[in-house]
Amino acid sequence: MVTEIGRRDRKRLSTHWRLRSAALRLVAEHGLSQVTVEEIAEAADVSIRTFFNHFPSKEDVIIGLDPGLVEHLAEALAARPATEAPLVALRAVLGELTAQMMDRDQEWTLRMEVLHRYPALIPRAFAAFATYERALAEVIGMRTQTDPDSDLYPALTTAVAFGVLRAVVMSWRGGERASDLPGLLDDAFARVSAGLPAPNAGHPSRRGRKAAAPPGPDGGARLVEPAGLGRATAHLVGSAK
Amino acid sequence: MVTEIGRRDRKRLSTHWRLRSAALRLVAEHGLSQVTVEEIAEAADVSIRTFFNHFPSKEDVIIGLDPGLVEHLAEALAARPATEAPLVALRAVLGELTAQMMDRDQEWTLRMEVLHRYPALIPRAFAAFATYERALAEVIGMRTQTDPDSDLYPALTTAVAFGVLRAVVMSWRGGERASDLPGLLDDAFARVSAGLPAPNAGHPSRRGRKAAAPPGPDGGARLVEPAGLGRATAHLVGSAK
DNA sequence: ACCGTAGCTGCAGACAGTGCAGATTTGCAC
DNA sequence: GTGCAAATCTGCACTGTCTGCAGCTACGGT
Repeated sequence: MVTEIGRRDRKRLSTHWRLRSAALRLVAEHGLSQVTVEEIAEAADVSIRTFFNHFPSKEDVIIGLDPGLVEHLAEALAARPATEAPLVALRAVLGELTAQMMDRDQEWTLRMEVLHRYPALIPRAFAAFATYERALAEVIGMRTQTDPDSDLYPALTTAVAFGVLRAVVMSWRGGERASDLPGLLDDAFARVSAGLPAPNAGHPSRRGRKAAAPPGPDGGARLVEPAGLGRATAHLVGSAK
Repeated sequence: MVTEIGRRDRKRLSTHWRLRSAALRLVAEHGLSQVTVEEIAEAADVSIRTFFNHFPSKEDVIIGLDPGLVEHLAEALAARPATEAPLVALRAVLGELTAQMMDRDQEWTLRMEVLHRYPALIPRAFAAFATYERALAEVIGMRTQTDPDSDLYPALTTAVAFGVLRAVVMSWRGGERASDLPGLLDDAFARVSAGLPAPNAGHPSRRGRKAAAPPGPDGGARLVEPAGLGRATAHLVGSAK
């Protein structure tokens, strides 16, 4: 299963990685607007022109994701069994995605640091997700034989799924503490499937990843009525794998 | 209730509107990259410098929303009765937002045309929503006495709500046919609260805005098992007003 | 009538991003 | 190993975005 690639591709990937690494390091240290493309290229030991041969814009080197990932996700979704409910399939694919993110832990940790330090970048990161979301909505449309242009269903479904993903990823700060991203995603999907029960103030959820329903009516002051999308139907969203 | 504003503010608003109008018209006709800021400024009869006094970037004149809207939405959400469930409050505020969009129908119709003709702009539009989403997540955090940094709940809730909003707005093409945006939003929220039932191929939903549950098991070929977030609990999301 | 302020303007300049052409390196066939 | 096609890297010229600054004008309040 070892993918054979030649010297040329290896060099290209090396350049790609050096640019990305240098950019993340420099921007984390000095801020996005303080770092020029020239400095990034210099740090990666390539020309400015080469930078733009690899990344269409300065921001893409920070938040842009891997080339070909869109196609990969679309194929992964299409490859899920046809009997699987759309949200289950989406959950599985996104779970795979987060697993890949964990594989490159340090890169993502640095990226999230930058993102949180310079919140102006966050919308751009969201925009990156939007590209994947649209591609997967297409696939959902095929799976359910629904025309994405005439029916809301595919867009609505992927919007919810990616809403969960975005919320989870943004809340996640890599590195040491509790950085089990796929686990967090599981938690979040479970909470949504349980109808988004309101949390108890001061008790950040420490329940297991199954997010079992609270044993009984808690005694805490309830400032709002319990918000919910509906009752738990765990099997519909539940552990896809 | 008529808001008194002086000549200065009127002129400023006039400039703002002329720039926006000119930009939308020119970009709709020639494409984003074919239109320069200089041409937009020229069409609005102001200097280039003035353009950038009103909009921080070229794209903002197309997809950027109104100044002060973030604060307005945050206040509107905070003003909802404290007993209201978060999703109900969010649904109400977003309904108000879509109603405002309908008030400026032609502007939004043109904007959506541009967006669909140049899909590269879509992520940018999503990015605009992200700003509002973050602001409202803060308010939800206050309402539920939840720290948005330590608990997923506010981000998760707003992510779902804005997911619905984005899906609806993107599916909406203004103009003549069936452009009741608040109604579509109602539909979408209802479908999510009903657990995202899979649509029947070839039968785009034509039900009323109440999105009542289908009378019985439909006979259509079911390629996937019904996907759901949970059972309908209409009162939790239902008509806030 | 006076003054402080806010918007409009031109100018200089840094920086992002593109098209083009030439040099170099790689993969592959002969 | 020789030759060739393709891909990458590179420098260069150029357009366009966006910012800081300083001067001007128009407005609003006193």
